[in-house]
Amino acid sequence: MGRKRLQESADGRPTVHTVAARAGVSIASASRVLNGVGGSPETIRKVRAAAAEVGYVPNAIARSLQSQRTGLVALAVEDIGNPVYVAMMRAIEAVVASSGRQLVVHATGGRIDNEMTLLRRLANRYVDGMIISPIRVTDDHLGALAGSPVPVVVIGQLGADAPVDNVRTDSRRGVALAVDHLLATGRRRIGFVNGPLDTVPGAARDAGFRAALARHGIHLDEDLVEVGDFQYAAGRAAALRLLARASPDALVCANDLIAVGALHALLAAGRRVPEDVALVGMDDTELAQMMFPQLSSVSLGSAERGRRAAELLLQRIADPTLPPRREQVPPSLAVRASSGTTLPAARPSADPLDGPTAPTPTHPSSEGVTA
Amino acid sequence: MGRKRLQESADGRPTVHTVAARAGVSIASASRVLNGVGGSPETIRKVRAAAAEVGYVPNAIARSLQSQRTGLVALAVEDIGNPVYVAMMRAIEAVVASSGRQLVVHATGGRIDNEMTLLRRLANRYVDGMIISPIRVTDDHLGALAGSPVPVVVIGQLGADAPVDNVRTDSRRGVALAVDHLLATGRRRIGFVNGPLDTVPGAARDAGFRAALARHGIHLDEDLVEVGDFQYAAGRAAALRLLARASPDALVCANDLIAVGALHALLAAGRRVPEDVALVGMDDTELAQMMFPQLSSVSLGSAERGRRAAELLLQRIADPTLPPRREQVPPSLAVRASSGTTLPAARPSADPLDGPTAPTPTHPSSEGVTA
DNA sequence: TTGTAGGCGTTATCAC
DNA sequence: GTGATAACGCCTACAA
Repeated sequence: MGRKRLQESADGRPTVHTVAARAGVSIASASRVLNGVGGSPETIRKVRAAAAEVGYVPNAIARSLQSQRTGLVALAVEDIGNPVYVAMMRAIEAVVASSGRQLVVHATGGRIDNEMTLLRRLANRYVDGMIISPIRVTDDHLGALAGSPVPVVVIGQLGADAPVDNVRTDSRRGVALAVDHLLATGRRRIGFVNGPLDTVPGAARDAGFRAALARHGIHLDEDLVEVGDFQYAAGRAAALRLLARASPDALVCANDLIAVGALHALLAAGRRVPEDVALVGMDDTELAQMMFPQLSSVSLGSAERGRRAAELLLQRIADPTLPPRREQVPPSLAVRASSGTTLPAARPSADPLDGPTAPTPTHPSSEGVTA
Repeated sequence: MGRKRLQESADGRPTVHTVAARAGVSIASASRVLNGVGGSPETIRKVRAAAAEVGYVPNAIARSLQSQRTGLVALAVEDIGNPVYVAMMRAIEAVVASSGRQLVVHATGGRIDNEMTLLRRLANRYVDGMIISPIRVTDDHLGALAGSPVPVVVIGQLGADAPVDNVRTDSRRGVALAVDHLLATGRRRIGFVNGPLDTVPGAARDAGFRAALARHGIHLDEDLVEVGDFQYAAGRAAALRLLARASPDALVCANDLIAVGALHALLAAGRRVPEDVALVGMDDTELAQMMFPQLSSVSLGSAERGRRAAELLLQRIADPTLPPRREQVPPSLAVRASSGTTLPAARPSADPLDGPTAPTPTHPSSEGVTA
């Protein structure tokens, strides 16, 4: 049953009751003053004084129970070590914080069961909403997303008719940008180091690569294609395998982590970049510009996608009856030193090798593995 | 006053009342069964069935109000883009998750006011505890830390008598390891690229550098010392400034981000690494091994510090009366290609310069900017 | 303006 | 084992 109502909380800290008693008013009055609604000048003075004296701080949990909102927003991504997600996270954080909320970050490791667990946990209302960027999507996913009791926004490709707020890019076109650029600068044997084909981005990029070559009437030598996962080590290993059996004059990598791994493999193998092999990554993360030579990379607008996803989420939290929306962020290519040379005859004149040329990305930051 | 108690929550979702009514038992019985304590076989069956039928999921907030704990733990670091914090975060996450809790990550930007705000917000009980890794410490800080209403563990150097759980390393000794190594391999003009001197790690590393040289009786040419902040761009710029006015044969950098920036500057300036200039970073993050050449780096045990901090925090949450504890994680040096050559006459015989020599770090992963 | 009295959804205590 | 019922700390109709 519990003791009769005391004036302080279980752990001895002041509550509205403490303040009210000290100020000699009812808890209702105290609460009103504390929330800045109503109260006579005298009451306000007394309550404020009392609150200050006892060091009153409202209990967020009790407030949440009453208001039915926690002020927390969740973000679920595969790998917080991937700079592309750091960029996304920062953009989301900025929007979320401006609404007075906080971000809870989850790393799923790309595992569907982890994501399903998170989705299920949403039902207990520990957050007001969630942004999730799955790299694999199943029917279970779609079911859980559509039936979620709290607002969810998905960053990444989703079935065309999924009734879920969704922000995507077109990574197929992104790969095409890279291929077109390399062909335009004289490369002919373009290799591709991809992530797993059973992931949404992996499949899309594979399709994009093949379509781009086909569009140019170029036959694809399968020896020039390698698959690993979206990590540095896998990219390095995959590039080594590829180099062992083929002689590419350019490499497109499915994300920057892979590209950095490939760069390491190339340099360790004594290949010059870009003279011998040009290199283009994807996501245009901070990492790309840290390398030497700096990496050309396809921006998939990860920061922008994060920003928009956060905005969609906040809107839906404010009005859950909104119809599902879908937004698309176009890819763009940042050309840097790793591919900044035209093969046959280099023309360094009007085309400084350092710094982006082509459609300069709006943000100097990073981009996504998604889509 | 509000409507009489209904059977479902405000937003139409099932509550214990819904389940109880459906099962034809009291909410007390329903709650008991739901929590797996007590209940006759028949009652258990009915309640479980009812819960399943209506899709009951307990409300985390209500539960928190009752239990006085949120199941959330906060981590406040300067910059989530720094791989050292990613490593720390992962280690902390693992421990925290194993206790059934979740991690809320805050980026403070190293700004004291942000940290103070977080510390103050702790009073409203939105998390059960917090791990903070401040790079600047003020008296206000210490006051807030000591007087915190919820458990706090600090990663990083703190005044010797601060009554706060604390996990630290010895970055002074860490710098000494780097300097000793470089001197042992024949380097004589060792430069130092540091972070801000008004930060705890910045000050400690500066002192460590000077002390190490002094110990070897070497006069420090101030032209060989540069300061920026703990970021890539600053490191690159600082290294460029340093190169413009001095000719180091080795560079020690206060963290890996700076070291990567310095590497870029060196290579862009046409210096060979390690032949012309050896390079050693600090924190031993993933980044160090991604570079070409791979970077030697002083491990400050960031993952280990994170793990220990999390354990201390969980212990204190379980028993707030524990006396303040202090733990120390020793630094170690991982020697890699960027410093793996003895200058005057290479002697690969009994002292293999490639691959980690010194105390090999247990984890292949990353480490900290702190201390 | 002010105070009274629920109620947010849960758990726990206490009698039966 | 079970069922009322009182909290957890806060907010807010409603009545005064």
